[in-house]
Amino acid sequence: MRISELARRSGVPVGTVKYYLREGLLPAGEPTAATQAQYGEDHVARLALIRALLGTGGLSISTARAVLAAVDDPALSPHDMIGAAHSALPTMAENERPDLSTAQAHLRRWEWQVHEDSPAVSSLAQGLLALQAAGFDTTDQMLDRYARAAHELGEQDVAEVPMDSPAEAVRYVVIGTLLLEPVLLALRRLAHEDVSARRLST
Amino acid sequence: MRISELARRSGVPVGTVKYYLREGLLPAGEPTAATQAQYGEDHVARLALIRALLGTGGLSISTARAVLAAVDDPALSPHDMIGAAHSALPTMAENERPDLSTAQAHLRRWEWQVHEDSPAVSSLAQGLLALQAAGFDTTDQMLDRYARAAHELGEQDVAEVPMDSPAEAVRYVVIGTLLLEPVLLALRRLAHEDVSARRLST
DNA sequence: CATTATTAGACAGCTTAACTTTCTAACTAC
DNA sequence: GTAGTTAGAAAGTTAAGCTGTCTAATAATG
Repeated sequence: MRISELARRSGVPVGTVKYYLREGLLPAGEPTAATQAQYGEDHVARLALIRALLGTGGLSISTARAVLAAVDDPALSPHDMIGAAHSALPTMAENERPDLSTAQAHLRRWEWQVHEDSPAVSSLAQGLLALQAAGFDTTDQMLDRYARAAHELGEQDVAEVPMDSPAEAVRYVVIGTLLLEPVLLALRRLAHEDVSARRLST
Repeated sequence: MRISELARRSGVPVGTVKYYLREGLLPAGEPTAATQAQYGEDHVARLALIRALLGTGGLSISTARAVLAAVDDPALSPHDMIGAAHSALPTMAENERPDLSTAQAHLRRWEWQVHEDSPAVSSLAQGLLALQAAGFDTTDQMLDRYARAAHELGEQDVAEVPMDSPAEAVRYVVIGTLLLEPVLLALRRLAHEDVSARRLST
């Protein structure tokens, strides 16, 4: 199909499709002449993924480019894949250098085997710092609850990664990690509502 | 203190402090003359909260204004407070009107008592839609896991809300809901890392 | 074959958000 | 009295994510 049909099928304006091509998010079509190219079903699917990452996933263009590059990359070992996927994932601005010691102390307490300089450690540190700055006291007990819940989810998540195809595994990890996040947050808010409603009615 | 000291103490540039005053995020100081005003410790604390909401919380100025208005509001019943806090919380763009039926079916399955038109239902629906659009099949079993984890967290969260002071309760709910979200996501990613590392080493 | 529509690629322009700078008239501190 | 500070308003800045315009080439149609 040509670009106008691709745009129609995907619901993305032609100008925006061209923009994604320029930005390297969408692979170029098969050129048939100097001013013509053919696009396929994979382009339609890729556009849906791009919109999901940019919209629901909340990624910037440059982060999405990195994530998609990881998805496209035929990766190495399963563990390396998860690492590569995670390091392509968005985190906070790098110029921020929060104090990692508190976060690392918690991780040691839980005996989690993670790299000390993993980007998620910085995210955790920054999150804890923001809570503190906002005057919200976090007890170890509360963080332990969150860590336990997160670890249970993570265990099942990893168990469900399809290990047969490396490419499929990376795709699963990247999309599952990123796009399940808004779902988890929405569920937590709905759970708050439910618990609060039950307390009121009893 | 005067504005330059407030700026120094909070680490926020004077121009930005003025901007937050203009935008109604920071209450005005006590005016001592036509071109002079006094600020106090509460202004320093408020600035820290504003930066946490805008930075780590990822809120826009206008959403932060709504959230802070909820924090300032001496609210009603505990349940209403949680509702008010949640409706002030950021969600997706309102112009999007995703199909809520799938999300509502899940909520009925879990027998959660939530408003059908709660903003979090739209977020959930949109999240599920994004997963589907990205070609990630979500099983009921997987969503049940996430729902159970979210509900356990939510139960404990609500139990810890200080019910003595309404103002303090709203503040706790708003900040706790918003600023624990990045912490939860960071923990989930670290759990992925840990689980993956353990699988590799055994 | 002639006419009309479409396209790739380059580039400039637009819109919004979050600041940041500049300005003026008033103050304050020494 | 003189140098520095401030409130408030308004204009300017920067970055992200598109969106519109243009040109030469190609395709579709009668």
